[in-house]
This record gives sequence, structure tokens and C-alpha cells, in this order.
Amino acid sequence: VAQVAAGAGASGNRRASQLSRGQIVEAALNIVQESGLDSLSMRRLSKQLGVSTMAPYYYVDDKNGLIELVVEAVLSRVELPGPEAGAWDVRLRLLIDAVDAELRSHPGIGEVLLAGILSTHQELLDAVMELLFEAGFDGRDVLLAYAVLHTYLFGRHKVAMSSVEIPLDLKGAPDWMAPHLHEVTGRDFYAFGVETIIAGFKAKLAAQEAGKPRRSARSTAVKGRRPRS
Amino acid sequence: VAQVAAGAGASGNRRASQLSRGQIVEAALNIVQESGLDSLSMRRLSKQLGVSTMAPYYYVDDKNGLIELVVEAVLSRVELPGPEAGAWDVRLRLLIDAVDAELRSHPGIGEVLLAGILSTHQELLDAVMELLFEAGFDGRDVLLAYAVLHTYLFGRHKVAMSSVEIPLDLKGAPDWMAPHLHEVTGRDFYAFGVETIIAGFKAKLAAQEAGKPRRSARSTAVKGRRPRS
DNA sequence: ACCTGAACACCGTTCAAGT
DNA sequence: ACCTGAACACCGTTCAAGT
Repeated sequence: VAQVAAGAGASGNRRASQLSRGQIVEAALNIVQESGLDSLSMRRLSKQLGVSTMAPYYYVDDKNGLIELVVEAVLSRVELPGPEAGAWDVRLRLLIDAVDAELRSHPGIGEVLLAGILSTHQELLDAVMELLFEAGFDGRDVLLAYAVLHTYLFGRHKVAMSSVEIPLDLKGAPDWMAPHLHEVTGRDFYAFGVETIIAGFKAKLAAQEAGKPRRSARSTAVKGRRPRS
Repeated sequence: VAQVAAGAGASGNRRASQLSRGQIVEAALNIVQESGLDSLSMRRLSKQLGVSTMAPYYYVDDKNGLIELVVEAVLSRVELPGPEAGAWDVRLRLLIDAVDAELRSHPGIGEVLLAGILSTHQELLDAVMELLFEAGFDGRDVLLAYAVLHTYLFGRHKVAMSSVEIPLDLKGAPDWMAPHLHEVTGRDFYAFGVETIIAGFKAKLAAQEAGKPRRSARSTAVKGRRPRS
């Protein structure tokens, strides 16, 4: 009776003999990737694994623990750019791009990270903060700048821009705006935001250095190259 | 415990004789305000109203409909700054501040808005977009700039900064950073982000104008008469 | 050690029925 | 018109039990 469910799954969910954390995370990632995070339930997961509802609980504390593992699996795939990649802004862009690419292929994960569970992947956090420090922010502002990046990067994946309705009576901007809504892609959205925020950082840094001219204005020299979209 | 429902209405949940949409929204707002959006369930709501589980369904389509009404109720409280308040950036700041103040006192609402249900409150959307247009963005960029604002403003309420751990081995920034984590408030976080984004907008606008110097696009130039169709 | 099954306390929603 | 109650199809998780 209910021996091994080897033949039950008509849709590619084989089970060797034992469950494993890796298998569980993989299956969870699968569900998240094709049905979103909301559809990830312990019951559905165990069903897909061909196992009883409670079986995964042997390998995982609870649903939150599972989600943390999934997040970790996704984030561990991004590669940190080395110092040879360029100045802080170039490297920051590369890093952020890499994170975003990973999140784009795992809908629902951004939402989890937004809530603040990034602490699971400390290396990424460290890398971003170090770049911000290198940019010229002091301790307090490194934190705040990181928070801005965090919020935009992880928050944007929950935004469904398609539901935004263009105000048709925008003074002076009547007809020519509506068509733009459909030609704007998620990538444009992403690029504009990241560029805006980094430009804002630079402006803040410039203002900060104008305030206290004690230090050599060395870091403003970075401004030269800038990837034009 | 809360069976005050019958006749002696002490504080929150009295019931005259009939239910009403207003009562339902009020009760929902109450739950959201003190327990967060996750705790808002139709069953708990009806219990608090002293009514059967299905009673609210007579006034509301479903849970999503309820949430839309709640969002609308929260957002309808923000006052749009008039043209006399100042230039576009000042007015944008005022408007955003007003929205944020409302969201701060209704935890969970930001999360809903983030997903794109702002379409329920068109006036706010119109006001922001008009300010961005006045700032000098063209149709496509108005949309993108709005999206950035939207993401940050509504996304930030889901971010729990307290869980962020400061990298202790940050090169050159060892000890003096950690204490900052506790002194940074949600308000600092908010201010830094909004300032960064607005500064980023200005930088983008400046770059845009440097590109095409023929047009004298001054920020207050758009006060249109220009009837639509 | 590894997994199952029943059970508990929740959900949103449908549907027939009551007044 | 307005509301109730039972029922259905879900949740996450506890706990005792099986192998």
C-alpha cells in the first residue's frame, strides 16, 4: 500500500529511495518558477515529490525554512564582479544586473527578499555595501543607500505595470503617451530605475563632498565612463 | 470576548440593524491597522462585525473587492498639493510625503498597492504623472519615472531593515557602522530614498537637456490649455 | 532514521435555505 | 432584500504511530 509511488507520477517526478534536501529544494524551485510563490504549498510540494504531506518536514523546519533554502539556492548563482571589472558604479551595475537576472527567472523570490530575508546570503549584502562604501558613503549612508537599492531591486518584481492606466487628460500630454505603455518592457523599467538611483547616489555624493571639502575630491573622477542605455 | 455586538456598542464593533459597506470597510481597516494585512480574513472580519461568515459577501464581491475598497479608503485621505505649493520637485515631495504618511499608519496597504492596484485611485496617479511631465520627462519616461516612485514608495513598507546584518569585515569601515543600524529610523530610510530618486530624476533631466539644447524646457513652462481631442 | 495518517485550527467561496 | 449554515476544497503544522 503506497509503497514508493514510482509509477504514480505521470509528470516526471521520480523518487529514488530516499528524500533529500536537494530534491525538496529543487521541487520547490520548480513550483515557484512555473506557478509563483503563492502556489508553493507543503501539500503540493509533497504531492509532486510523490511522498506524504509530512515527509519534507523531516528535512526542513517549516515552510519558512523551505523558502529560505530556495532563496539561498537562487541567490548563490549570482557571481560577484571582481575589482578588475571597473569603478564602483560599473561593478554595482554588474552585480545588480546579475541579481535581477536571477530573480527574473524565479518569479516570487523577489517578494520574499523584499521582506528582509536577504540576511541568508551575506556575501551579496557585503559586496553591495562595500561598493557603496567605496563610492564614498559613510556608515550611515551605506546602510540607507543599500536599503534603497534593496527596495527597488526586490520590490519591482511585484509591480504589475500593465494595470497602470495612463491619465488621458494629462495636460499637454494627451495622445502620445498611451501607446508607450505597451512598448515599455520590464527591462526598460529596470534600467530606468537603476540608472535613476545610481545617478541619485552620485548627486548625493557630490553634494556631500561640496559640503566638506576637507577630503580630496578623488572619487568624483569616477564619473567619466557611463554605460549609455 | 468581543461579543459586544448585540446592543451595547462599547467602541469599535456595534451593529445597528443593518450591515453596510462603510461598516465593513471600517472594520477591515481596523484589522489591517492593528494586525496587518495578512490577518485580514473574511472570517475574522465577520466575527468582529458580529455577523455570520458570509454576511459581508452581500456588500462586497470577494476578498479582493474588499481590499480594493480598503485601499481606496486609505488613499482618498491624501490631499493633493495645489500649484501654489512650489515647483514640481517641491510638490512631488509633498504629495509623496502625504501618501507615505497614510501608508505608515496602515501597515499592509503598501504591499497591496505595490502589486499594481493603484488603478483604483486614478487621481493620485494623474497628479504624480503630471508633475513628472512638468518636470520635463516625455511620455515614455513619465511612465518609467512613475514606476520607480511607485516601487520605492510602496515597496519600502514591506522591507524590514532590522534583519539586515552589517558586514563586520567591510574594508575600512569596521566598527563605526554597526551602531548606525539602530539609530536609523524608518523616516531616515524614507527620506534618503526619496531624495536619491528625485536627485536621480534631475540628473536624468539634465542629461536629457544637454543632449538636445535647442529646447528651452523650463520646469514651469507647462501650464497647458491644450484641449484634448 | 525516515516516513505515514489522522487530526486540529485555520482559509475563501458556493450554494441552498431561511426571514 | 438581507443574512445564515452547511459544505467543499484548500492551507500549515502537531503528534502519535509505523517501518
